[in-house]
Amino acid sequence: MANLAISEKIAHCAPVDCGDCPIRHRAVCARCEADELELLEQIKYYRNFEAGQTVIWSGDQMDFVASVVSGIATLTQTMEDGRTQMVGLLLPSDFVGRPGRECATYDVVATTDMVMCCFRRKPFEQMMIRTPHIAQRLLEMTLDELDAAREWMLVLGRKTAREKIASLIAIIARRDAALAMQGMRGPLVFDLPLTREAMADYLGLTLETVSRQVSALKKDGVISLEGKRRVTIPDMGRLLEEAGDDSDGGMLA
Amino acid sequence: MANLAISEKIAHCAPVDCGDCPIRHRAVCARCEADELELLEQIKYYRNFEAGQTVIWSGDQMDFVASVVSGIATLTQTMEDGRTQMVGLLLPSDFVGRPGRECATYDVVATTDMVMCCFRRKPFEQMMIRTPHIAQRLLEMTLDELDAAREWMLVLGRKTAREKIASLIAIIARRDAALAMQGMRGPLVFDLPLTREAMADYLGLTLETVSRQVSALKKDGVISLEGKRRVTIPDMGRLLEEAGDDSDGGMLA
DNA sequence: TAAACTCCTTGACCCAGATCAACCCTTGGA
DNA sequence: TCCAAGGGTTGATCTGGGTCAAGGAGTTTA
Repeated sequence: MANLAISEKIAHCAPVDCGDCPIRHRAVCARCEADELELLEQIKYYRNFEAGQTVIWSGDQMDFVASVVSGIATLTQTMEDGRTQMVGLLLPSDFVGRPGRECATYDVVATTDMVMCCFRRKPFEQMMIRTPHIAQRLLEMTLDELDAAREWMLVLGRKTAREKIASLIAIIARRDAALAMQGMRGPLVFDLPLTREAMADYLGLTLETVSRQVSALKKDGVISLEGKRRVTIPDMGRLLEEAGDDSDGGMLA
Repeated sequence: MANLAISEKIAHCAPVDCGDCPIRHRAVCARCEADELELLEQIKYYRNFEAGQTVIWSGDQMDFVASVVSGIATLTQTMEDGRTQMVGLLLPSDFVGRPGRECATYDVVATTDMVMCCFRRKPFEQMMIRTPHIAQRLLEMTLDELDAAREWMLVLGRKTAREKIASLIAIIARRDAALAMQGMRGPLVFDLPLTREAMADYLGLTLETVSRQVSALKKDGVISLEGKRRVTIPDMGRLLEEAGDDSDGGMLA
């Protein structure tokens, strides 16, 4: 019985074989050939984190880089006086850390239980030089993140509180839909992986404003809520309108 | 005489030899060896733009990528209703365009006269595959830009108008100082390359607020102005305090 | 079974920054 | 020499979202 529990735990920690990995085709290793994967397999190790746990403190020595295998984490910047701004959301397949950099620049906090696939930094950097497939994929992912960051600058700089909330919900919904690949039609249903406070940190708002605007969107029928976290979106087009990015009628990226 | 004028113009357009290029050691080509540079030289061409000219319209077909050789441009996103947010400032050595992407995602507008070193996209993409030095450098530059974008998210999301202005001036000053490598001591002097409106677009403010806060910083002796554009910073540490990023006492990145 | 948390909601009030509007200064045609 | 246009300043007023404060609802500790 104890053994079973332990083996379950290990199974949870370590997909063991990269071939079975749920993020195999989206993470930094996506482009790797079988032989390259084998090399990576030799230097990888898994780490588990619990919801609420801080994975990395800004300023800390970073002796590893990693991919998020499952769960969600946030990337946060803090000012001396305590003001904070979330600058990224880390989802399965996202990459953490920067090759060539010694110290972490942001706090990384797990918002759900999380599994990360880690590589010691030095060996990984060595491998990057020899394995262009890794660097290629990392460039692609970094360019995507840069686009996302710039998109978010528009949200932070120019959108109203209501538009901000709608934008955040739309982004989470879209990504969720892309992952689950659930049927294109019908209302989307998913759980918000963030507390109201985390949403506020992401949007540059206070948690009170977040709460009010979520209530308002619910009252206006743009979303509906089951409990505090479970969201249903009856009409994605409507939500996108509220977010201020009309254009495409709800395409799933 | 006419010939002279033309040759001057050409000289301005084209450093001709990459060895003489002012951005040789900072642009995408920074890591290239002599032979790689020769290949790049064969596919490069120069383009001039005047202050105010739009270099690229968002949504346009992009059949080239480029490095900024001299001058300054802005990267801007626009919403349907006309709200705009600047998402990047393009300075000498910065890279424009994304390998593998057909269409521009942002408007690029020259704010000063500008020279760009362009490469047709397809040949450049081919070269990237064969020349890891280019991809390596591009990855590095993209990671830097991502950091800058995230830094800016903090500015947009959490700083007050006064802090925003101070942050912008500090960034421009720092970069200017790094370029000019002028003596570390003594007050910094430089020209703001942006109109009040452009500053507002960058900071997510209105131009009136920008004007007021610039005046306030001047009145408080944080900066002094000669005309509308020429700025003197008597004490960089003080400026950084006003920007809300105390920490380092005015280090020039 | 309550006490102590954490997370969330709602109300009352206030203020930083937006909006609207008038005006200044410089530059460059005609 | 004037006038038109682009950039900048400044004042008066309004308002979205922040701040402060009270309380609800669910969940863990004891």
